[in-house]
Amino acid sequence: MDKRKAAILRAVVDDYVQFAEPVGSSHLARVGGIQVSPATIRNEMNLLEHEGYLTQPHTSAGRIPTDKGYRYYVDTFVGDTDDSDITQFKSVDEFFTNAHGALAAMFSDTSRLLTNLTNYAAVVTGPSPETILIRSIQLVSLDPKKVLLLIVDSKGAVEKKILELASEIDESDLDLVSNILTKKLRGHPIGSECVPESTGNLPVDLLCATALESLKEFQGETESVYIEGASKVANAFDAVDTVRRVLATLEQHFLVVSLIRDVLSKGQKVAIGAELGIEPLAECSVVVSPYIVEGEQLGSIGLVGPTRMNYPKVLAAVNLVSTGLGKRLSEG
Amino acid sequence: MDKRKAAILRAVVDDYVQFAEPVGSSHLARVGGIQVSPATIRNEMNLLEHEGYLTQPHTSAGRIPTDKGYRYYVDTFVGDTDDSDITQFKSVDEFFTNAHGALAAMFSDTSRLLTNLTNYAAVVTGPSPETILIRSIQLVSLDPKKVLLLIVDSKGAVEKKILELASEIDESDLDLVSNILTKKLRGHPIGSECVPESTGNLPVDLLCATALESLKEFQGETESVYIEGASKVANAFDAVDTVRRVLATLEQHFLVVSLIRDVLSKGQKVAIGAELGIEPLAECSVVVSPYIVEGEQLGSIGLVGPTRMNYPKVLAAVNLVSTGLGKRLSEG
DNA sequence: GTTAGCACTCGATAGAATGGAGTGCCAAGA
DNA sequence: TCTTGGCACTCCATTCTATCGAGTGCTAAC
Repeated sequence: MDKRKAAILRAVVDDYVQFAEPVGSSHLARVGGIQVSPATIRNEMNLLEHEGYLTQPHTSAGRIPTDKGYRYYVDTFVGDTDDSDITQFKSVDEFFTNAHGALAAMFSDTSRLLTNLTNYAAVVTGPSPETILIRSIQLVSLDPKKVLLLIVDSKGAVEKKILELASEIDESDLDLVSNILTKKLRGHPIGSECVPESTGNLPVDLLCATALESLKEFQGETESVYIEGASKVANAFDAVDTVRRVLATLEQHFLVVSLIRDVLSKGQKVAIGAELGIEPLAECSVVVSPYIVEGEQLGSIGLVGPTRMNYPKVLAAVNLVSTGLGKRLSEG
Repeated sequence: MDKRKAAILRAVVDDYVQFAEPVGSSHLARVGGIQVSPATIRNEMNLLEHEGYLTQPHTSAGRIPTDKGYRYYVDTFVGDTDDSDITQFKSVDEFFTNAHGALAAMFSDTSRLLTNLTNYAAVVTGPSPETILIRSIQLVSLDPKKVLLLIVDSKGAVEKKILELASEIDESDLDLVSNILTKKLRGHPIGSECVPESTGNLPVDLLCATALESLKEFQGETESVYIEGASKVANAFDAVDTVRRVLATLEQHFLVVSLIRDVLSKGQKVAIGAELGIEPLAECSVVVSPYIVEGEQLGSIGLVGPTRMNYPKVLAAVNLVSTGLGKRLSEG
């Protein structure tokens, strides 16, 4: 395998990965960064084909890589990962420094349960931030510059997050701040605004501010929606573009949430086709139900499937799961 | 809307929901439970169409329900949910009486992170049961016949489950049993077999047995796999049957797990197409990486996409996430 | 070793022919 | 008046054919 052949193989893989179309010799000469004529490329491609790296879907088509071709590509060219690839993943770090909520697990499991029962896509929306009240706030030292922020809420659930500090902080100050914050925020909803107050003690004020800042971020997290089983729509529709259209819409979580809210606010349990008012979901229906915790409607669950869905079965499942979830959360 | 027309509408909806084919008059006369001739059904269908409940995809096809037709069906016939529908959902109860693991949330969130980074399907396999050791077992009374079983494991994670008892149990016996079980099981893996021993005290022995029985069930739960973003394959392939084939395979979790294990055991990070050895995934590739917790390989993460995937990007993402997960879990 | 030229291949696309499921309507029967 | 068998009609789905063109392999010239 000489250098030019390798370059051609690489260009074919790159191009095919991007466009999913067989790659022709003249196309490659134009855009592939290979500085020889199409005829030369054809000769090389021919060799590459005989060596098993490329193949043709049919005689008069361009080439696509074989498994062997991909294998060579991976073994030879991957590892050159330039940093630009890495930096676009900066969110990863952030993700792993934040622990995730306890309620979240319940909701996503519930969503999964519902999708398994019905074979349609299931949605569970968490409580809106206003309905969850803070009971107490604790700061726990992990190491001198790392503090674990714990929020115990009125449902007894615990949300936690790791704070990175700019400077070291004294153990005793942690308790102080915990007390200040708890006093200040007890009984307030988790996402509420709060202005830090000066105590005249700089490190304490600083920590207070950091903690309050980070508390704000929970607002976004608690206004939550869990969609599972989206892939089930692939079974519900024959046309692949319908499948894609519906999947794309389901990914817009805010749309799904407001859809469910709309249906519920009309006092309905079922919305059908055009009733949804969302063009891409014209061939879908939605079945919803709120779940009630301690007499209060905390959130809702819903189900998205094709208009030709099995309504009796789905309604039964949605009702069952919403009562189940309500009861479970009431127990605390 | 007279009774017969309603019956016909209902039959059309039922049939169309099941078979997704326009429903013809003679078909309905044969199997729809309507005891009149096709001609009569045709007349009725014609009326239903003019009233907006049915429509024809084209002149010489059968009828399918309109949104209005589904609406009438739901408003009129649903609620007759017979019990047989409900009883098939008995798993729901079971689901809500069992709290779910703390690690589980981490794994499924991680899986979701990875699928969002790459736009392919992501897999995270949890630690095998043997590597998680029991540290202590606590029983807490919820009400006289309900006991909460808590297992604290060597990673500090807490698994819990609610036990329903046949008869009431004394508070003091709970502590006794907690101690017996902790002594017996401390240092053992969570899924290990254990024979109850007689203490001569009947209620205690009974509780012991119940608890041990329920401990066994954690084995299945901890041998866990979290697959997110399966729906992304709809974007990766044009052919709808390829999409369905791949989705169906991804649903067989044990297959996916053993696939990932195979690749790792060969010391590879990438498996391509036929290398996977799974016919329905012949057009897929897999990128895997173990994650290391305290020097020990606890589990693995993987990514399933089309062979024509963006390998450099995916490899970077998988590496990043696996180190992130390992670090995060090491912190405990 | 590289390149232009050229005949050739074969899938993709469009258009025409065929078959059949299902309809609407009518007239006869209950 | 309601129901039913008969029948002409419609129009999609399927099959077949013809055409087009992207891309190839080969050859001969550079």
